[in-house]
Amino acid sequence: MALSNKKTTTNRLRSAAFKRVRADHSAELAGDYVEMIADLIDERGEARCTDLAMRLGVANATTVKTLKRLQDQGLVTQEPYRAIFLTGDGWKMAEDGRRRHVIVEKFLLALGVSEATARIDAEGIEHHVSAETLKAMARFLVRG
Amino acid sequence: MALSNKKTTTNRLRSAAFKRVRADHSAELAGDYVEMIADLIDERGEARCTDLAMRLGVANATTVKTLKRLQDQGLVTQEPYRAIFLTGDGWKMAEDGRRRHVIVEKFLLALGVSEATARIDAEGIEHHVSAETLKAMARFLVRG
DNA sequence: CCATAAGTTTAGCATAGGCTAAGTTATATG
DNA sequence: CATATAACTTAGCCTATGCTAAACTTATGG
Repeated sequence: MALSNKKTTTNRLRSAAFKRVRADHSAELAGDYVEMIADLIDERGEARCTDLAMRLGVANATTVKTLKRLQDQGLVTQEPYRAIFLTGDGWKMAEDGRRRHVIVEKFLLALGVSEATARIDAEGIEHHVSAETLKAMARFLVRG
Repeated sequence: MALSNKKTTTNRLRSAAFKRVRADHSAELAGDYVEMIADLIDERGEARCTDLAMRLGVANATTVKTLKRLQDQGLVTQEPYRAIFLTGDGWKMAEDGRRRHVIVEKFLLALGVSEATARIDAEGIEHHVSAETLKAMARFLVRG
């Protein structure tokens, strides 16, 4: 009984990490989209599906479907055949994503990683970095 | 024309990072499974679906379905109602995963992150760290 | 003002990775 | 050794995320 309880507890703790990873993954796409939409709006005043598709490297129809989900989640607004806009929540998420992205990428560069690798790895890593780790990275950047 | 070409090139480079992330994700689950199967075999001599399900925090039937895919990919072997074994490729992937995992987790600890956070974040990060970044992390561990 | 190009949407398909419920096999125990 | 429990499998469902092909809308340039 004692052993069984201990086992259960251990597995619960262990599985928590995987649950977090799965949760991160479903949030990840939304984050990438809003971040990119924010970039496009800043760069050229508006965001269109085609640009998103090109930058993400997916088919046009895929972005359309995803945008519908983001709309349901209250992150973007869109009229048929019109540009895409971010809601307040969308902007908040985009800003947050950019902040993390910048810190992670700079951190990798400071660690001695090449620019190309830092860019690619940051994209994958940024969504799995907790607030605590992000803070540690920022600290490292300041202290060197 | 010049502008259009430049734009296309920029987007191609940008989209490469996202393509990598998507590819990483599909490899990730396989990596987690074989790593965990290897752990179970080392710890208790055999790996069973139930243990995998508990540790991963998913339903039993989910692991069964995933194992079928892993079998198709030549990573594991399994007879009905029997324990799970790793193929040569499976062991190789598991060893590789453990190596990465250990480095990333130790690195986070060295960075000043708490044990609990290091464990959780390492699980998410390890699959998105390129060979170059991994090497940089290992260097950091040695040099301090 | 109309033809065409470019962009957007819809429809339909596939795969991965979750779930529950119900059925089957192995094993441990009285 | 019979049966209860635990482990495993099957079936069927769902959502997310990708794709192609075809239809539709908007914008533009003669």
